[in-house]
Amino acid sequence: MISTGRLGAGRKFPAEAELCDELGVSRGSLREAVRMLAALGVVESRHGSGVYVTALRPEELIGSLRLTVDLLPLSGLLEMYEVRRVLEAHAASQAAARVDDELRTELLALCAAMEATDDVEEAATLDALFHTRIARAGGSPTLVAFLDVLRTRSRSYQMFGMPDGPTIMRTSNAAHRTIADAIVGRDPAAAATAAGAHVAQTEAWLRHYRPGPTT
Amino acid sequence: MISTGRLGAGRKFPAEAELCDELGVSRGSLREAVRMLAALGVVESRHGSGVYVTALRPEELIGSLRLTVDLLPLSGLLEMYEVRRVLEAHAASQAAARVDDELRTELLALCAAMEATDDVEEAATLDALFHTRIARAGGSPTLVAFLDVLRTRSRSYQMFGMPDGPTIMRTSNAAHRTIADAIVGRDPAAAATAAGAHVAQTEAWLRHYRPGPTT
DNA sequence: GTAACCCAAGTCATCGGACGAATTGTCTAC
DNA sequence: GTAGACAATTCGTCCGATGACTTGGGTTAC
Repeated sequence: MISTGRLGAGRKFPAEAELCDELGVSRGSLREAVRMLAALGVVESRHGSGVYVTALRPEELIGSLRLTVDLLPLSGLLEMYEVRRVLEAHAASQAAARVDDELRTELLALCAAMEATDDVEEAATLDALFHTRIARAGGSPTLVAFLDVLRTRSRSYQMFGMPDGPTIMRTSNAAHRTIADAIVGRDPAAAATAAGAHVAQTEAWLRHYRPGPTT
Repeated sequence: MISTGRLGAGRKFPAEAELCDELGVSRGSLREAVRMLAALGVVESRHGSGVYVTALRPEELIGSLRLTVDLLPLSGLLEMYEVRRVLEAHAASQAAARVDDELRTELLALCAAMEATDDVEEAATLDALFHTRIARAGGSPTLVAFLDVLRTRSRSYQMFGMPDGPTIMRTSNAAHRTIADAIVGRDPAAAATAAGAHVAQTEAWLRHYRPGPTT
């Protein structure tokens, strides 16, 4: 339909009416096209102002996958766990290679907090913080955004709140401790292995406890 | 707006008019919403028939990233190379671990063909085939689709056709040979290292030869 | 002179109706 | 029973009109 005006991250689009006769289509059709681009995060339309090309930053464009991933059936989500496992392992490995004292402190604090709480909600939040912190330390913003999308969807299953929740939480916390120790000790290989195993464990839980074609 | 009718991969949507008064919006607005979902690959609208929910297979949903990635500025593409490097390395490693004689034959044949040709176009095609074959052997369809999106964009730069094209091709072919040998010899670690290095090399070329903010 | 306020033009958001195009299922003719 | 024509359904596009929001400029008060 229309290219990105050849890479303009600023204002960019003429008014709707103007584009209409330039392209020879009605306003309705033009708006549908614009909304498609907006859904992909390429374009942003501000009421009363105009249509703008976004900054086209990868980490924001990946955000458009969020809705898609949320709609995925469980089988589809599990298929993506291969990718998640690899990327989480990479992030942990890189985080370990680049670790500094600030990261050490934060990760150990998060571990301690997770081990201390019994609250399901809080535990899930801390878990997300822990993994996000590692991703930020070890990966590009793009990687962080991508993993965040996958993690958010997984989190919606509330595994800590299931019958075996306490057991899962204990096992999970042990894995977190292993990962944190590897990063703190600047051991990339161990961090990658531990993170990969942790994700695989999560995948196994999901596969086991939600066997049916649930949302 | 509307959820996926709670996971129906088949027909699913009532007619436009029906949905309109059910949701209390005009047909135009409803259509815009549908087109947004269509852009994300969640929904497919067939003229004269109706609107259907897609199979929601991850590898197809990732296809919606294709347009987005094609519109990314070079800087954004380079940011994604971290992800690509990790995933290509993983695919190569897994391919090596699962290698069989059929894969061995195909990869070696592709390598030989790449070394034999001088045609820029053909070389690029063979290059794509080579990497896709490895991805298919080592990764899930989701991974294959994702890597394909990134690779297609990179390929649009036609690096083999540049002044230093012949040199690049020679270096590239040597890397391919190293990767193929590692896979044929069932050496996952070597395959991962070689594939990662190859991607890093490609990234370096891109960074070097297209320094400006080109599309 | 400065600042705050008001106002009008520009722009997107939504609505309602109408017509054309493609598909699908039925019904008739043979 | 089969093949072809037909009608109903549904999406695709267009047009015109109204409301809501943003923006920038001009005016007014101090």
